[in-house]
Amino acid sequence: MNNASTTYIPENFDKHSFQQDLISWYQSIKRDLPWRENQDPYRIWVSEIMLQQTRVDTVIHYFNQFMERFPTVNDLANADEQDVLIAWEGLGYYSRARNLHTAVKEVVATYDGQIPSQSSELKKLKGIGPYTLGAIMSIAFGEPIPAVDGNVMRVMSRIFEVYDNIADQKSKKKFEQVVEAVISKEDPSSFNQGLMELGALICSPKKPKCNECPVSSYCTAFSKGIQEELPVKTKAKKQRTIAYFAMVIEADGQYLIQKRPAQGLLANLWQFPLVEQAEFPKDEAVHYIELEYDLNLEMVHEGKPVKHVFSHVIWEVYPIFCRVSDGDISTDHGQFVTLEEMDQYPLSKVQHKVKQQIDS
DNA sequence: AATCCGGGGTC
DNA sequence: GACCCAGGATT
Repeated sequence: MNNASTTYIPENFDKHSFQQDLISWYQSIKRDLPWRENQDPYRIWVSEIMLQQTRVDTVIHYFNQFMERFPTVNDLANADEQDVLIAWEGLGYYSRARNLHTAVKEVVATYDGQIPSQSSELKKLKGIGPYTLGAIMSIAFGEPIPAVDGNVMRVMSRIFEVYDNIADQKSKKKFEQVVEAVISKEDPSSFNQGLMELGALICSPKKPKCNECPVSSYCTAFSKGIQEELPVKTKAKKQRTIAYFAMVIEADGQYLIQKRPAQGLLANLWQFPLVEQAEFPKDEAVHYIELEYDLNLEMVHEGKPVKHVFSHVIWEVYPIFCRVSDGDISTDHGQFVTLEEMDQYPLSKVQHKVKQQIDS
């Protein structure tokens, strides 16, 4: 055998003791989280999607609200995407919501509303990748399938002194093989969640609390005092900056908003029209909108600049407040709605920052 | 293999 | 600022 398990795991590693120590620690400290009330695969699924790249404390409120709004697979499948996005508003990575919606409709259409308990079927669903597959299979269905996320890679890299770059896609497969070799067959749910809980609470990226760690006696990095050297991770590229004008166009208490394209950043969310500053200087932006949108405008005032940092790009948004000067609000580039009606449209965080300036 | 895709907490 | 978070899809 020449796989990851024989490469990384010491021959004298006591797998069963490790499992016991990890699981009993997890059982003793685990929090009462809403998605741990039962093993309903729908609730587990939704929680795991929300928890992608998102902290537990952030997710709790969204999860409870989402479950109240869409209690079952059928409720979600029958919902409008617009309403699903509103429930996701502010959580970020909105393709998660759109993919979940697509997948749930697929469950209704193909599996009679029953979430498949076979991993070969489950992994066909949109938005369910290797991690989420393992999480659902182990937590909801008790199957010993690895659920390797950032926490698990950090924990395992330290315990087994693995120097593979965790920013590298193929490293995840190695860690999945490692977990495969040591996962508990008796309680894979507690084992997987225990690894993640350990990464979140004890085995942190900086200054890990090794003195509180239930499995420090198994940890090669700890025994060598090199726990802060692991894992190896290359730095991400710096984001580029794009400057926009946000055109806040008012007509008799109504404001023009438009739906963003179905693909790309903030897909299908709504916005005050954006004009890239590189294309039109401030003086020309209003005139450009007048021509392009077939509206007659007068500029009222300028707002405060809004800076927003995304994963791969930075927006600097400069609000320009205008008024329709002749009362004619017919345009093909969006619709005029009141501030109250705007609650029925999903807006990104940036757009909310612009919106907040309207009353001030 | 590299890039795209949010927003917030922490140090 | 830099880092990272219960990652996945696309190219």
